[in-house]
Amino acid sequence: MTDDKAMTMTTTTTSYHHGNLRQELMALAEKHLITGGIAELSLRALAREIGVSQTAPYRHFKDKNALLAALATEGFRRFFEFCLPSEREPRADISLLYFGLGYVQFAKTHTEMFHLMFGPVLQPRNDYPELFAAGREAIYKVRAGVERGYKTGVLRELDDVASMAHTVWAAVHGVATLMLDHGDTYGYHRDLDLQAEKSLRMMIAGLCTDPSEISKLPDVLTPYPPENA
Amino acid sequence: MTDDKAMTMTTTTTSYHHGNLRQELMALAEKHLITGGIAELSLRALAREIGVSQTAPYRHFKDKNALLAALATEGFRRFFEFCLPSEREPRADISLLYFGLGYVQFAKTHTEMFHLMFGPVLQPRNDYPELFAAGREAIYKVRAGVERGYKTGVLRELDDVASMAHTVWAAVHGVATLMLDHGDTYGYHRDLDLQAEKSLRMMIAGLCTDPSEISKLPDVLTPYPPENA
DNA sequence: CACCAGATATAATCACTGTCAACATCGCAC
DNA sequence: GTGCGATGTTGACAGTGATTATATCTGGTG
Repeated sequence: MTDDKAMTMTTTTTSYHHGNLRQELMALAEKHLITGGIAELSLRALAREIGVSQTAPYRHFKDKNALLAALATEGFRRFFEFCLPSEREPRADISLLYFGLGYVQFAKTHTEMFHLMFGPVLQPRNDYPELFAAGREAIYKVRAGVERGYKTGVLRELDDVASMAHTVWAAVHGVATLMLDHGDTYGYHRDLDLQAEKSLRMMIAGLCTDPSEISKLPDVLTPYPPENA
Repeated sequence: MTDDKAMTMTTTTTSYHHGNLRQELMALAEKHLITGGIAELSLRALAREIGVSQTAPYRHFKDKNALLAALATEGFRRFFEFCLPSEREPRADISLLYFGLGYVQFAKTHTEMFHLMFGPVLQPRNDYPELFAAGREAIYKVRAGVERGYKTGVLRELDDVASMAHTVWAAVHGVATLMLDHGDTYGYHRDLDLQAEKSLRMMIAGLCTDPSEISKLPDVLTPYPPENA
């Protein structure tokens, strides 16, 4: 263990100082988040599994919530990447629909992360500036989409951009959270994915100047863009 | 302490058997829920405060979640009472709007209870049959409203009743949860109550055959009915 | 009236958790 | 080289949910 210090390898050196603990904590925490949910995520368990003392994490995170906040912030980064392609769609109304589909898809494939990012665990947001900023970035993205819709005349100008953006976000957010938190209330008799898509279409079409544009799309939509660039 | 046994009084008798522990637990739990949130609710603290041993609650609730589930079920009862008046509105479209307003108002005034009822804490719902039933009852109420809207021709028949009901619920639920969980993302610069109302109006109007009916209503709506019967 | 079964509460304990204060070790800049 | 700041450790405190075995009370039965 002479000079393998700054190398970003996953092999754990047995030196006193771990050297890469923060990142390893985050990585393992996400793994635990996925498998066991927020509730079952324990700092001590992480430390134990990594092989450091139970208080070592506190050198890198003020407390448990700070770790969760860092995790959620990273989650937003991926979320944006996930939903970004929808912005490439030329029509602003359809772009918003694809954004919604991405949003729902993200919620479904990253359930626990979604709860962490959008749920009431980390509150007030002001306590976590980076997380707060990430949330605001999400708003701005929707606003940009709405603005584009106004300028191109495909969205009905029912209110100012900010209000309309809030409405769009609420619609999308409602579909996603309802699917996660009340999916089993429907008893799995319905195809929730399809239902989510239908609900998104109905609501967004209701805000468009020409709703028929949205019904023109195929019945089951794939993420945008389909595959290639 | 001879014969004050079955009386439903709040005075705590110092007998070995408390006699009314279950109800007192629920009542105190709700108080703690309101003040400290779900996370800070502890069975031991409840027992301590009531003056019984820390394992006494387990005679009445299998575990902590069972208590929370009972609490949430009771919450649904109140929720229905809270939103029921909206059903008296003659026009089905406006009735749905008022339902949404009640929903949001309930979320705002019973924040923690709302999180418990609609959030991801108690899952899967199948584990709590009464809670599950309460959730389904909520669906049925929305469906009834949509059906009425179809029959009276005020709602656009964009899809079958069940799908449309899901869409309406998603819209309303989105507005409510966004307000609770992301209210401070907006930095309190906006009047969230007014914004919620606007969003509800936009979305529900978009599902109506005659959206103008909803814009006819005054700008700031009071719960339905205003006061008298 | 005696008595027992079942409901209810207790005591003692286990296995966890987050967090803090005091101490140990390491590496880098001076 | 040395010392200081960053990093990791030890040990402990206070709190939690939950289980097991035990104690106490109550109401109905003979």
